[in-house]
Amino acid sequence: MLTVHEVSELASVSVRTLRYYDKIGLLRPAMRTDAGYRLYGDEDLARLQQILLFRELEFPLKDIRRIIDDPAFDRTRVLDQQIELLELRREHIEGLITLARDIKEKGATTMGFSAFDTSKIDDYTRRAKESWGRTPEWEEYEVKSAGRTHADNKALGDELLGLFKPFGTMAAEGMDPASADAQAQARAVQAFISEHYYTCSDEVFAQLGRAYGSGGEFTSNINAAAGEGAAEFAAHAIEALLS
Amino acid sequence: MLTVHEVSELASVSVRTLRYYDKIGLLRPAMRTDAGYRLYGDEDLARLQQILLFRELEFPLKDIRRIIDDPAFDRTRVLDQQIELLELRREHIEGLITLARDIKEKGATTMGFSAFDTSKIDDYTRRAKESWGRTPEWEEYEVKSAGRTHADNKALGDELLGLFKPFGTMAAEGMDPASADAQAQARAVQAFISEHYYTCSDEVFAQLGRAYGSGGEFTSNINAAAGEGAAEFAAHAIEALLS
DNA sequence: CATAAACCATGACGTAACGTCAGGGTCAAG
DNA sequence: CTTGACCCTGACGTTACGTCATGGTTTATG
Repeated sequence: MLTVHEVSELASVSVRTLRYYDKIGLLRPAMRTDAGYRLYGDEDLARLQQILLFRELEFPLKDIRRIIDDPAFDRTRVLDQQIELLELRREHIEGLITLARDIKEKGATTMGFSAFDTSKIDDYTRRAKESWGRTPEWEEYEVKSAGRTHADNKALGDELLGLFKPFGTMAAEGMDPASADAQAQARAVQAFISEHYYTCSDEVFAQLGRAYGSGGEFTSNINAAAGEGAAEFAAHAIEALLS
Repeated sequence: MLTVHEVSELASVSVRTLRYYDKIGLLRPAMRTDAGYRLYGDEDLARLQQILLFRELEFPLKDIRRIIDDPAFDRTRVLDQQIELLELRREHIEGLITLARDIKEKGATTMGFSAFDTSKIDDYTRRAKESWGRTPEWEEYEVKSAGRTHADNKALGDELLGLFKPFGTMAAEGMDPASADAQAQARAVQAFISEHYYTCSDEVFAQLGRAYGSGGEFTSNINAAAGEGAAEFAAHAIEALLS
């Protein structure tokens, strides 16, 4: 069990970065002390290694999370593609070195911009991401959201958030999350997601429910729109519904 | 003469990036058409090449500007150090590749974090920047600003901006930038800079004056604090003073 | 010659991945 | 029991652009 500072030194990342990764749910420490100090275990370090490899390849943190949290995450295959990408990057650097040498000897040349072209790397990156993103839910989401505008998406999101308001009032009134009303509302949410986003099976919904109550982005968004405690209440209702 | 789009395609940078580089004064196109369209010449392309090389090395744009606008800019020496840095980067990537291979074969290892250590690169980068920044003005600035707090610097900046207010009123009243009052005020600014920042020779001051009137950051900051037209008026006054 | 398609401009707002205080607990050592 | 080295959570700042919104310009085409 290592503290933030220790991990920071070991892995050459800033303490702020570790706190940030915790906040966005990319790397949560295995446990906390009574005082709230973060303590990282071996698993966390392994995960951090994966994260840093992706970061070197300039993957956005959101994508990194999606990839390594994917249930279909295949470590060896991902590593193979990471190696491939690293090799492409090495070639890119080598191109830049020869360019710099050329400029030094022959002066700047108008034709010497091809070394800055990253389309090969970008292509491979895109294909790799696609190959990792091909889960059925993702496919479906792509299809359903294909024809939507920015405004459509916002309206849909607002509508979904609206479905949480009853949870907010129920929470304020101290109702039971296992009550029929709460259960019905939970089913409504599940149906809405299935209709507009992707087929929301009980299993997927259960996982989603846990995310609602976990104190992350979901929690704060929902509570901002539907009142304090709405997200946690919803999480409990969903748990009760599916167990 | 190439348009933004053409340069964008040639050099694999976005049009937005070119507009941004123009705005911050990093890469201003050689000319504009009557309609205001940017037109880039050969010099601009050579400069862009330099910029992109630095960008690959993750230099902040401000530093890039400082380096290539430095009167003591030595192209060959800079290229040598860029090549050195690129080679360090290649080694770094190679370290990551062997790490990824190791993980693939033997699983994640706690000791496998040294590949993420960039201190060698950082050290070399720091030394290179120092070697480029060692102009007399810079040294002096370092010394004079050594003991200042954040608040001190803000106060000083405000005071300097205050010296531009007379220019603002003069501009509003349609006065002549070559008048004695304007000249005196310009000398006051020069003296203030010499005292609190760095010895502001006539030559340096002339260059600074041009920057005031060039429509960049200087211009907008001054005009915001001292009234519309103050910066341009100051630029003319300085020009008149020194010619 | 008009009109659509493709390009250009500025301005304003948004974003990612942190850096950097500010304000305040914790804990081992002397 | 205090001091210095850590830790915490906000909250605001920064860099290097992406992304509209809104509107002028140029050129290929019917």
